[in-house]
Amino acid sequence: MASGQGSAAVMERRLAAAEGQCIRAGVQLTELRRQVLALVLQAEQPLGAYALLDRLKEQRPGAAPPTVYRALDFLLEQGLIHKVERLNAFVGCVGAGHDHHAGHQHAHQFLICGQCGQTTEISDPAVTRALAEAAARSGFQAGHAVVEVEGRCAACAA
Amino acid sequence: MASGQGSAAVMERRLAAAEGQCIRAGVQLTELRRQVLALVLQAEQPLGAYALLDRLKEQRPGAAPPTVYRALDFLLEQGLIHKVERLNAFVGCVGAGHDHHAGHQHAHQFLICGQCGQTTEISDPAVTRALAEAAARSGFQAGHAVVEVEGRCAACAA
DNA sequence: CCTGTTCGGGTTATATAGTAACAGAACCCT
DNA sequence: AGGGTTCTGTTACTATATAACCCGAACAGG
Repeated sequence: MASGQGSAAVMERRLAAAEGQCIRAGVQLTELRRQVLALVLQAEQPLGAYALLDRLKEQRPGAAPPTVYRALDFLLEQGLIHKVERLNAFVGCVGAGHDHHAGHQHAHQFLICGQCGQTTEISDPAVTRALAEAAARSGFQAGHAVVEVEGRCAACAA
Repeated sequence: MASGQGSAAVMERRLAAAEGQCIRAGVQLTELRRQVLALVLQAEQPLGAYALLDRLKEQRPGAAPPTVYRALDFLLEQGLIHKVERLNAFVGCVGAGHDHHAGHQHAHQFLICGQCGQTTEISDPAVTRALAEAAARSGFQAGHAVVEVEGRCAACAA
């Protein structure tokens, strides 16, 4: 078993899916963007921009903060990754590559384990609906919602 | 009508409530902490730590980043203010001073207007419940939840 | 009284996160 | 060739947050 969110083969599949999604959207998954996406995907936990930068430098010695931030901005726009606001860190979007939410941010929630750092993405319709209703009740036109629960994951609780 | 979340009289009442809450909790609302709390409460919008620091310096010329961060940490612990993660900024807790959630963080959600910056705190039981259930379904022991919806407030939508 | 301990705060320096602004390369289009 | 657009390199900078150390006030125990 390889590291992180999946084996090398799984990661290749996710990269290929991202590739396809970008082609359909008419945007370019360049070498740099692909490298950064790969770094995010192979991490076990959310990685900060500077952690990514350090790793990126191994492949691309001249890399600087704008290098990685520009790639991250692109990947966020395409919905290929998410930002965990609470951690100032980035994770791969679990559903990326599926057409039903390709190319744009979908409603999602994070469960962040304070002990091991594992961050799980879920997409719970009841939460999404409750939030939309609560916003509407305040006359608020809801856009993107950041929902991040801190606590203890099943493994650490045991 | 004075500025911000309420008139000077309203603010005095909120400061007095905070004072009482701290006494009951056996902690000290010192002059510094009271000054920082007052600055947060009198702002119309969430204020960043360095914006607060600038204002604090008018009363306390020697103030430095740790000065304001330490006060903010205290106020957060006491549940007197909240941090808006999305904005790296702080707002007064609307319910502070009421015993039912004094001295600890309570479940709440923010509605952040992308146009005018108005940030409204709500505490919707349906959202809280849906989130707790979704977490439990993943075997996750939920702690504090960050819930921040970006969109357009009623005033700006009109 | 003095002595250790705790707490709040001052001070300096540094770490971490994110952006502005401009230059050059590669590509496409006519 | 000329002129746009997109992507990346590069330098410098701004913004956000914390570490580490010191000092004085308040207080408890002997």
